[in-house]
Amino acid sequence: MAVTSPSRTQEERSRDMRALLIEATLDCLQAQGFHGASLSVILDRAGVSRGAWAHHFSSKHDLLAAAAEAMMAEAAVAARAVTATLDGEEDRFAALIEQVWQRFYRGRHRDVLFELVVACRTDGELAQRLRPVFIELIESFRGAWGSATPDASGGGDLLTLTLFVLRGMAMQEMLAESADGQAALRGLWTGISRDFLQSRHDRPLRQGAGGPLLGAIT
Amino acid sequence: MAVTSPSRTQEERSRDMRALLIEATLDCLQAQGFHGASLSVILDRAGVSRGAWAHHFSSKHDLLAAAAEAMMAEAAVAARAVTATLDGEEDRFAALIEQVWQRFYRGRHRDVLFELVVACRTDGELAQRLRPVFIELIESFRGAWGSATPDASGGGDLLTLTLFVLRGMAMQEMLAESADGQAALRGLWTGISRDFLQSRHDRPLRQGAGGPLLGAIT
DNA sequence: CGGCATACAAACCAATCGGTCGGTTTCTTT
DNA sequence: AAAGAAACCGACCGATTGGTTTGTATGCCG
Repeated sequence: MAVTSPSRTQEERSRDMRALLIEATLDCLQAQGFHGASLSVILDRAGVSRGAWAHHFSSKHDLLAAAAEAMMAEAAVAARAVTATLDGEEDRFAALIEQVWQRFYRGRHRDVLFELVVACRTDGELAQRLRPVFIELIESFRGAWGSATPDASGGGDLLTLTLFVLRGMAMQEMLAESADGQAALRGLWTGISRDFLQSRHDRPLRQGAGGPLLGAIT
Repeated sequence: MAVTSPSRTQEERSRDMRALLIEATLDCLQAQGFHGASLSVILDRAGVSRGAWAHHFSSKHDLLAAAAEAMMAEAAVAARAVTATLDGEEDRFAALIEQVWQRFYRGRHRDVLFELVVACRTDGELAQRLRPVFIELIESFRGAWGSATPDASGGGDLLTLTLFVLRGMAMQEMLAESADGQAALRGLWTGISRDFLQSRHDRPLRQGAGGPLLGAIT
């Protein structure tokens, strides 16, 4: 018999353990919130010891930040994939909004995202570390939006407004889930924004909306 | 000389102490966030002892809930006062949105509100206790909205959408304050929504927006 | 095979958490 | 004035926090 072949490489073990801890962290953030996601709870859920965590992360803060980065990075990938799914849709505009809603403003991603945003407000260090991934996700949205609304002009602001609406809608659902999941209001918004895009060519808007606009974050 | 007259009545002292603790709690929620607002920090800011807190509140949870209720109740009063300030405004619609933004989606109220909403997600007890005050504030908004958009039909959904936009906008500002405080995008939204209200009489919306709509919360 | 670094476990630690308790001051009541 | 209740203080408590350390098993490499 040959030398005992390692069942799993060290690199594999390391990678898997990190992923396991990160996943448990995200689950805890959803289930218990930021203040309830203590190290003990996270490790208990992951089913590993304190030493495992200490070996792979320098602090609890580090674990949280890594988990946040992982979730956001994965989200950015998914956001870029959305564009492809729009092919064949008769109403690319409505389909895009619906997809973004379903994937990014519901479930664990939404729950954890809100925890993170609120945490970032009082934790400059975390905010600074997460800024790149926030921006990356938004840029991915912008790309998908551009492919769904071919006419170049003015779409940027409308995307920002759309994300505002989805966020406010998500906040609403967090407090009290509605029966239809706010589908009716999303339909209303889709109609309003499309009408606006349509009529925008002909007549100017009553109230000026000039001025520099900064990109939305998440 | 008469018997030593008390400088302050017991009822006064009690009321003031409660208010002092509540105020300190709200300040801490803004400055340190939910997870950072420990009892020690709050009491230190208020400048009172642990015993004072214990005498007036049954638990930390109780203090937090009381502080939240106080802030929301005060906000509801302010929301009802907004209607009056609209008199004399040439553009009541835009003025209302601006007032709501300035008073309820900026500063301490916004910061604490987001902390509370996120906390409520994982704290059913708190959520249940705060639900009435959330609803009360929204109802106050609805009253003001009705007075700014006299034509009865359909305004309700548009108010909800407007609150969604303001929330999403507030979330944006929490992460990264913009130079103009999102004034341009508010202007854009004001124009879009007014156009929609205007054109709503003539032609129907492309995509149906029927179905029962639940009232927005906060 | 053997020396070694990595991966992980579990006991341990000081600090802080929310909460309690005996004691003192301040108002109220008779 | 005296007795009693309410307001308030500050020391104290057990539980839990994030973090460390010591020990062991396992994959890596000469």
